[in-house]
Amino acid sequence: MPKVGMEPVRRKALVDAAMRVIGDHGSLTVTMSEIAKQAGVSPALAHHYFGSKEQLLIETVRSHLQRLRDSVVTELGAAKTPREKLSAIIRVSFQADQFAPETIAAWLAFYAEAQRSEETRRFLVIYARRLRSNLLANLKALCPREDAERIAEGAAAMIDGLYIRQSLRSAPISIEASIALTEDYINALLAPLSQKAALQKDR
Amino acid sequence: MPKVGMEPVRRKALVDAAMRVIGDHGSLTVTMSEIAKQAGVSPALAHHYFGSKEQLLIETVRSHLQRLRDSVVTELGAAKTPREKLSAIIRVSFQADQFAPETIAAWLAFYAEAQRSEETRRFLVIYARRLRSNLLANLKALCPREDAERIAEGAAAMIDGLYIRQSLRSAPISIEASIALTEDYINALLAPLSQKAALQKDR
DNA sequence: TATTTTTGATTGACTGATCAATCAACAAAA
DNA sequence: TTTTGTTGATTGATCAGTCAATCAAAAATA
Repeated sequence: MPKVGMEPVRRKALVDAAMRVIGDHGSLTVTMSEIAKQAGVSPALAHHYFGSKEQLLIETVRSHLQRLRDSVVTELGAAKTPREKLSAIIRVSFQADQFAPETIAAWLAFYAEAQRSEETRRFLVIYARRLRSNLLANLKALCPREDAERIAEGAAAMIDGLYIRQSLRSAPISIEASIALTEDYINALLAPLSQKAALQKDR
Repeated sequence: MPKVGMEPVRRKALVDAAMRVIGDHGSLTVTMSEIAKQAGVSPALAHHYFGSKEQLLIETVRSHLQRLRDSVVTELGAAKTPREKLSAIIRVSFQADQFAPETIAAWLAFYAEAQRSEETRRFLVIYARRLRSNLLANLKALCPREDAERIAEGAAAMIDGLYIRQSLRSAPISIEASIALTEDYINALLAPLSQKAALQKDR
């Protein structure tokens, strides 16, 4: 029942299918056939709309990061103080759907792919920068710039590290525990600084 | 010039070659031909000694983790106090050869592979557990068990996270900065605990 | 010591399977 | 009749894995 205006529908179906298949498979060595089958179309159609497998995968990363970004924007809007915004960023990073094993597996596969695909790498770099700069902007409201930079770097690393450790599925850490570990890190590094600031004021 | 007793020599050459090729390529989708060529033998010989590509890759992970383990044992032996031992563990994790882009790329590829290969996953789980338990053992000498567990988890995540962020090669962090971030984390989380312990003693 | 036999090392050539990509053809809507 | 959506069939390339054959050292035998 071919109708007109199917292109956006098919593109979305294929990108979503790719995400699912990659997540299940835990790797980018999935076939166009598998993806197309999951999307309910023929492999030829996938090529028709995306031109190549590589391009489909790139669009898949892009869409995934876009969704993540939307979540962050929403949550940041709801948060009032800088400290609340920091918590919002952390919360989104460990959102249930983000932290699901298949999502983590896909995430990891994309990181590996970034070693070869310049375009995939570019998207991940943008994500990494955004995470860092979101953290940094709010930390700067709470402590001196240099400290903020250090803490942002550390927090970003901790978030990514909790992901990669999760991917092994030995001793899985709960969402709450992951959030707690990251919050602890920020609190522990901010504590002595605000103490110092208070002393400074007292003088 | 075929001589007897070549087996161990060839096995080592192939495993080393695999590590190099994977690192350069940034992915496990390397051909047996490439690996064999790098090792200076025919592809058929690689199959002769390892039976399959999968097995060669598994041996490669194994050998890599073995080397890392040896470094840790050596450094731990040289360190005296628990705090020094913690620093030794961190130092080894960011050793120059471990932190080289190709090594990190290979590392990442193995993590991705672990999603599919149960045996690869097993090795990485062993590594993760070892890192955690090395940290934990020494932290327990410095703070209560529950705190030690939290801190060990966080430090391990931070180390792995610094690796994965390094893999993107945007804003690379130096070895020293990586060590400093991890040390800072441990210091910041231990500080309030030893303070509390001191107060406890005073009472 | 001279010879034959066995054994381990090694490869070139081949096979079979997989898969991305192409294309010609058809169906329905405009 | 043109345009858009769709697919089955096919192609060409890539690769893991196999195999039979070769070669030289070592061991056994004469």
